[in-house]
Amino acid sequence: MASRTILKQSDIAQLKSVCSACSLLELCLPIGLEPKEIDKLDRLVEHHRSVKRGDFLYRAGAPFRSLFAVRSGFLKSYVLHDDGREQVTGFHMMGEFVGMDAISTDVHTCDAVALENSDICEIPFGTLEAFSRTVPILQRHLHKIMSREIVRDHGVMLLLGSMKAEERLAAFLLNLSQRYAARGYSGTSFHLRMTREEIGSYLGLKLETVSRVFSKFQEEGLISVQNKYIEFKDVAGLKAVIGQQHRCQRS
Amino acid sequence: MASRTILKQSDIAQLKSVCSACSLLELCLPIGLEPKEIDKLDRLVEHHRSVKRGDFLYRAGAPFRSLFAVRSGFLKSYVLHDDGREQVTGFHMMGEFVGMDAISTDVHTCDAVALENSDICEIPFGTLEAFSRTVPILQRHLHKIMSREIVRDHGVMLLLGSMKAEERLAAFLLNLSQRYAARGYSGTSFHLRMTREEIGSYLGLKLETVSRVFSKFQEEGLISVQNKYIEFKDVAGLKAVIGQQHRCQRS
DNA sequence: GGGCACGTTTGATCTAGGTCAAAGAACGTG
DNA sequence: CACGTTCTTTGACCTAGATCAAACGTGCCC
Repeated sequence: MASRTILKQSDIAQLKSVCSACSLLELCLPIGLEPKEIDKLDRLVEHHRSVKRGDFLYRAGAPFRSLFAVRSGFLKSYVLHDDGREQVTGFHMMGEFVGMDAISTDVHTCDAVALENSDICEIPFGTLEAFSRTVPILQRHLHKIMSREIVRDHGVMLLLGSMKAEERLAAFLLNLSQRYAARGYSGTSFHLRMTREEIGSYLGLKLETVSRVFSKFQEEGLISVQNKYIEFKDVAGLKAVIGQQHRCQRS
Repeated sequence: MASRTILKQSDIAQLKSVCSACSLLELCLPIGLEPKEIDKLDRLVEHHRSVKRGDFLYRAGAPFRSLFAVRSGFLKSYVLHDDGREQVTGFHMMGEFVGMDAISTDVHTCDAVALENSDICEIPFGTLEAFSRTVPILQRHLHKIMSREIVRDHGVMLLLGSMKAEERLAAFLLNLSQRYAARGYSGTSFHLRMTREEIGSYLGLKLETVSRVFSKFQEEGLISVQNKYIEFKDVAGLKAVIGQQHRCQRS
């Protein structure tokens, strides 16, 4: 099904300009590879999928073939319980990987849906594994990426398990801010791609609560929100929200 | 592509005696490897650590060298926030791996402490990676183990983000039960190794709430608990607890 | 084996956040 | 551009679970 042709150098140059931004190198592998290796690596990317807002990248239950790297756009993924409850497990932006949950059973365990039109690189996992066998640095990088997902999830568990509503939202906003900043976008003002309800699902809160906390932060001069557009007015203040809620450890 | 030879029962018996206690084979790699490969694999295990109740297997901030496989015993791991809040991120029993969070940054991000005297296999990660480069099936298995951790964490996020106290505890107990059963122990009666407070931390509840829900389940004839010893009286009933709390999706 | 620290249970309150409701605001679509 | 739909805000109220408090068990250590 994959039409994987071996490319010549000239092709590669062209390819890079075509799917430039979609190179794994740029995306998530800023590591010292030899040109030859990068060449091979580039060929890992099988498809360049374009996913429209609202479309699924994959659905729970679908067979696993590939990992996906977000080239541009914004996605969410969520698991749903039998009774229809939906728990957003992550929001994914440029340079991030999705689909790693599916390696475990060769079946996707969550739905991934685009919150805005997105470009996605599909990376057949078998190929990635094979290649990472010959390029140790890639292997290590793959492991780091999976490990990072585990660390991230632990952070969310901390958030869900022991933070108050205001702390959760502050932590969430700061995390988004930091991720945008790391990608060269403004970390102090951007458009939220998700609804209040989706934020709530991610944070274990109801949408009304999310809305109220937004309003409170705005009153306090920490941020300014109008609809999906948010501006950070007092990052230090936001950071201070986290942790100041639990005053009472036994003395 | 993996050279998967199916082992004969006799081989397996022999292998088990050779690399008895701490063999990765027994622990977590019940997969078709050639004897030669298993031999090499066994040498992966560097130390055989014995950790006493209350001892740390590792602490947050410690440099990462190895993954750990639990040979026997019971551990918890937890992250702690600046202000001292502790969030238990997992309980680990025989055959499970810990330490994968540290791959990401080469530093452990959580504390792992033994809840009872435990035997642990230390597996130097560099060696494991090197070996998995030459044994595709091991490589795949490692990836599956990491992916399984991600899936598990997503499950906890669902639990923390959208379940009520009773559902959380029921889900927790059923999970423990299933894990004991999968290891050949009774899934219907066992000793809880952790305190109510640790259960609470894991489930995002206070210890009093955990205790109250235990009592409620006992009154309802679902379980019988005395102290740390628990017996399951009505597994179907316990399962039914999960999901029956959210009756009201918009009709 | 006695004492003490720790873990557990249960009760009485309190409150953060959920629920219900309603009105506006933005947005995408024909 | 008008309309319906979806998203957001805000208010009033309520409840699940937190908090505070006290008593009791248990098991560990000297």
